[in-house]
Amino acid sequence: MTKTPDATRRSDRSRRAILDASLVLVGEVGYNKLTIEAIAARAGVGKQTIYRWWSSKAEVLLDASLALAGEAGAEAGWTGFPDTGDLAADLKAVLRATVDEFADARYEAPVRALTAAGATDPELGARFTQRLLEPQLALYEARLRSAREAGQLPAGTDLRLTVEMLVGPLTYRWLLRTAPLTHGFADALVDRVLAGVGYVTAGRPDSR
Amino acid sequence: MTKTPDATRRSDRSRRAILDASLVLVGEVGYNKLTIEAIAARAGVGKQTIYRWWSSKAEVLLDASLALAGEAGAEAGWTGFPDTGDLAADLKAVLRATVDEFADARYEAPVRALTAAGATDPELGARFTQRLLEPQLALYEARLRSAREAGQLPAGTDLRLTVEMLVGPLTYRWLLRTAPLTHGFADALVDRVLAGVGYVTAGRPDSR
Amino acid sequence: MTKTPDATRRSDRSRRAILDASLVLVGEVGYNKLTIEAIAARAGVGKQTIYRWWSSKAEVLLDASLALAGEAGAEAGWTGFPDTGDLAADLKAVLRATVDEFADARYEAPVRALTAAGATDPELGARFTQRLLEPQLALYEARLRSAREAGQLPAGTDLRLTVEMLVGPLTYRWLLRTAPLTHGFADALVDRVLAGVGYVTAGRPDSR
Amino acid sequence: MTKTPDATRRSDRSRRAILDASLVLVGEVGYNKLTIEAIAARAGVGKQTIYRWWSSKAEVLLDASLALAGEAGAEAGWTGFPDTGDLAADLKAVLRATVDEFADARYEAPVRALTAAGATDPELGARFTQRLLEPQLALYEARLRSAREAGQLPAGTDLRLTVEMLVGPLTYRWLLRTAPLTHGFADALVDRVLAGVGYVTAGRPDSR
DNA sequence: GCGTAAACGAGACGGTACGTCCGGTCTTATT
DNA sequence: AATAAGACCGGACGTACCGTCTCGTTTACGC
Repeated sequence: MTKTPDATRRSDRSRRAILDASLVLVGEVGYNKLTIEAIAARAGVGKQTIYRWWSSKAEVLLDASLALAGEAGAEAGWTGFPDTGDLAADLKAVLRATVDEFADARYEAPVRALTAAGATDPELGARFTQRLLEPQLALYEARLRSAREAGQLPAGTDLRLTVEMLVGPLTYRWLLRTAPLTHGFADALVDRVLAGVGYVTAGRPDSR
Repeated sequence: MTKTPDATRRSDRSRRAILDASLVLVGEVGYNKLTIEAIAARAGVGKQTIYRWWSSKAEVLLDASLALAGEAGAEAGWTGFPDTGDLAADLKAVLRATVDEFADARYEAPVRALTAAGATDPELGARFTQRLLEPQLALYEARLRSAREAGQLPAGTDLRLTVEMLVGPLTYRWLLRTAPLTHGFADALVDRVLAGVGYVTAGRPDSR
Repeated sequence: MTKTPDATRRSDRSRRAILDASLVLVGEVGYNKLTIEAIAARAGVGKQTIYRWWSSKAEVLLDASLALAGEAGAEAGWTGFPDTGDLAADLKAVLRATVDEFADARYEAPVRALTAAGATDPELGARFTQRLLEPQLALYEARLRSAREAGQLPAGTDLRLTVEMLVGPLTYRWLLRTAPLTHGFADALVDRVLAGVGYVTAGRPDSR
Repeated sequence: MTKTPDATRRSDRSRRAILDASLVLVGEVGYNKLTIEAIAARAGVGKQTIYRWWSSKAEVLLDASLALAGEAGAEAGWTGFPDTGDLAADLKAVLRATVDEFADARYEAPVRALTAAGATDPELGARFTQRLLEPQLALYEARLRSAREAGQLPAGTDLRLTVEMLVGPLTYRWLLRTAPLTHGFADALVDRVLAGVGYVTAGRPDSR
């Protein structure tokens, strides 16, 4: 029987300090050289306090990233996926923002680290996907569904496939650094994907 | 001054033993628990023999994967990217083969490990991309170029973008395990991408 | 200012449970592996309740041993050092009893632990000596004084030295395990010590 | 199967550094606060190098004390137990020297620590007794045997008992600090013990 | 007999050291 | 000169306890 700690007694001060320290450190030294000892030292916390609530540095970083994403969304006044009626424009806006986010060192290090660690550790990967990735993919899917219901996409469009055609190449370039990530790349990608999927602009047939 | 060892005196027996051991072990215990000590012990080799010729376990695994890819290509009678004239069919064949490869445990472990490690370590990532990834992407690009020259693709088609639209979503699903990798997924992907890019079947206009 | 707890409100139930638990545990795992946490757990007591009343596990054990010695004396109907008029017989009886006590596992573990801890920690040693040891030595000394006053020992006999000549070798064997502790050893020791000190049997000159 | 290290490859430099550091540290902070980590740090050595060759800090200290005893004996020009023919004088000389040794801080700390640790840990105690203590007791016993053969002690004298009557009270006072250790104490002890054992001065009857 | 302050059980916390594992370097003897 | 073997220094691992510090919950006095 593993004794489970009492979450109601948890020190929020320590929790925040740990998450903050892990984000700072992963940026400073990188994921591979990130150690629990260093996090504990930087956070002014005993190691056991980390081990009590997380099972590995990856889990710490996952929570830290979630908190970061939450804060970031809030401070950016993020109110959900844009829906101006112009699907192409909306997707481009979001993908451009994603490109920018990927270029922001604050997000870069932890998210890249988690993606890599999740690729290697299936269990962690599942948690990463479920908690950080899927919620975002769901937003794309919802926007596409709305477009499909508005008749801008063929009724039979595979929404999931479409989402991954948008997100996949972007992530691929970012993760593997095969080529520079630019707004132009995002725009071109959206155009090609929508063309491939049979996108029809707002009520009028595609006259392009 | 770092003394560079004399490569002509290198023990090929040890080299092979190390590469083999690293592949076996990465399959058995995973990349994170793979240690140089264990590789040396399994290969019946001194640790220094590994450090003399490689700088990290990732480099060992990269060489091992290259050797593996070479052997595999040879034994499969791989003679280059297929070019039957039917671009869609050729791409589907290759992507289906890639799906199968990703499902093969022998390749799975080392390639996944290298991809993850490369994502985290830019220098390693560059070597990984250059030596293992780019050569494959170049084959795709060549096949697309041949189609473009045959008039099956518009003259202005961005070949690189097209390649990444094919490979990106596939890799994305594999790496992040967001959904099962199937032949059907490969086929649908090829269809959408070619549609988006303005593919015209063998000289005749697209009558779809 | 260290706030001193109110002894009148002390829970006797907890106090006994702690002392009992410490004796049980020191017998089970030995002094070195005895921990305050384990005592608290075994006693069903908060750690703070131990720290409130004692400053270290040694102090707990010292109190526990004192309580044990008190109970043991009471239940053995111990009414003080025997004085039959025959000094040699009285000393042999007491030393034999001490040999038996040293062989009793109940006393063995805590007393040995305290002796060792006291040897290493002067402050604890002083308390141990004063509270547990000296009272016993005083009994020996009193008995010898009574013999000296009865003319059985020369007037100038150094009582303290004599006591330590009796108790020293016994403790030495017990503590260092250089040889087995037997009743015969106790008897021979008493005979040699009394001979060395010029013991005269009951008023008559020594006719040995 | 515990892999046993190859003693022929052992670094003597590290070995000495560890023993020296342990002696210095036990003097500085005492046995209870002596840690393997501190020894390693002070000796400029990896912890593993200590664990490779010793199983505990007590074992390190035992080896250190043996080395110290060896050096000390050598530098003091110690050529064995004195045998001037006058047993009482010889014993007094040795016991006085022991009193001085017990007062010397260099020996005090490690030997006291080992005695205490050995009292608590039977296995360690056996090694301590066998390697450090017994050899010294054997010297006493040999000197007494020589006296017995010279007719200065009764034929039936229990040599072992006699040795422990000499060493026991001395050790008792030192370890438990019941009274100050002085040369006078040593002299008186020798006198009483020899009297009790029937010592006869060199050919002449005891006319004291 | 009721309110309140202290002792209490529980256990989270910042720390220290444990004993182990492995990284990367160095040494020795072998091939 | 490269190798198998493995000792070495260093440092992070995850665990066990330390002694302190809240938390509610009894408990027993003083009003």
